[in-house]
Amino acid sequence: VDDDPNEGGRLVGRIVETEAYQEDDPASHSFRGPTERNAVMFGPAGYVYVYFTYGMHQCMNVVTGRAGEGSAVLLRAVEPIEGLDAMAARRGSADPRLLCSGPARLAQAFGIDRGEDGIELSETSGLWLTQGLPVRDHDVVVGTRVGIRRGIDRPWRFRVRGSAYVSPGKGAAATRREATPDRPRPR
DNA sequence: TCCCCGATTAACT
DNA sequence: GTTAATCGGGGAG
Repeated sequence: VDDDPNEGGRLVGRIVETEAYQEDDPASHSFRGPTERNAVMFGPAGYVYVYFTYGMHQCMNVVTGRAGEGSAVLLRAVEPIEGLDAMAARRGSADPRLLCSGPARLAQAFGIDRGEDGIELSETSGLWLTQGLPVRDHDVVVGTRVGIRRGIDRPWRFRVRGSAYVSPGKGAAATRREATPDRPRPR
């Protein structure tokens, strides 16, 4: 990363919320076929698709399908594990819950922008995934996606039950509430 | 070329 | 709960 307040140190986070997008999906950037922007989505799995939106935000996806397929997983929230100071410097906030709890937030915290679009996930590239703490199926909360206007019915949003680091979109409060089932549900 | 709007966030009331 | 910020993508003409 060019601008590196961590001076070469590692940034580590645990993915706690994702959304899936595929070609046959009106909400997906790949829905209308390949373009210059979404080209990476149509490449092989294991690469990073970064897009720019709302005139100011970057969001990071992991390409998942075969070459030519146009599918990816949006990283919506991460629990910061290592390099919190560097993340805070980029984010302009010290609250750990505000560092990576949202797709644009985590991209900013990790210093990821369109410059990282198309890189491969590997230790060589400096950006990679490893297996982390196991999450039981029971602790994966499945819901509908947020922030989109089409294809809203598809239950393709996945988050870790009870995590305090999920994004503030619809259902975030509910996810946190799942951690404390004692409290009665407000109506 | 024009024009609308978005896989969002933060700062408001 | 509402809305400004801010600009590139891509469909329409």
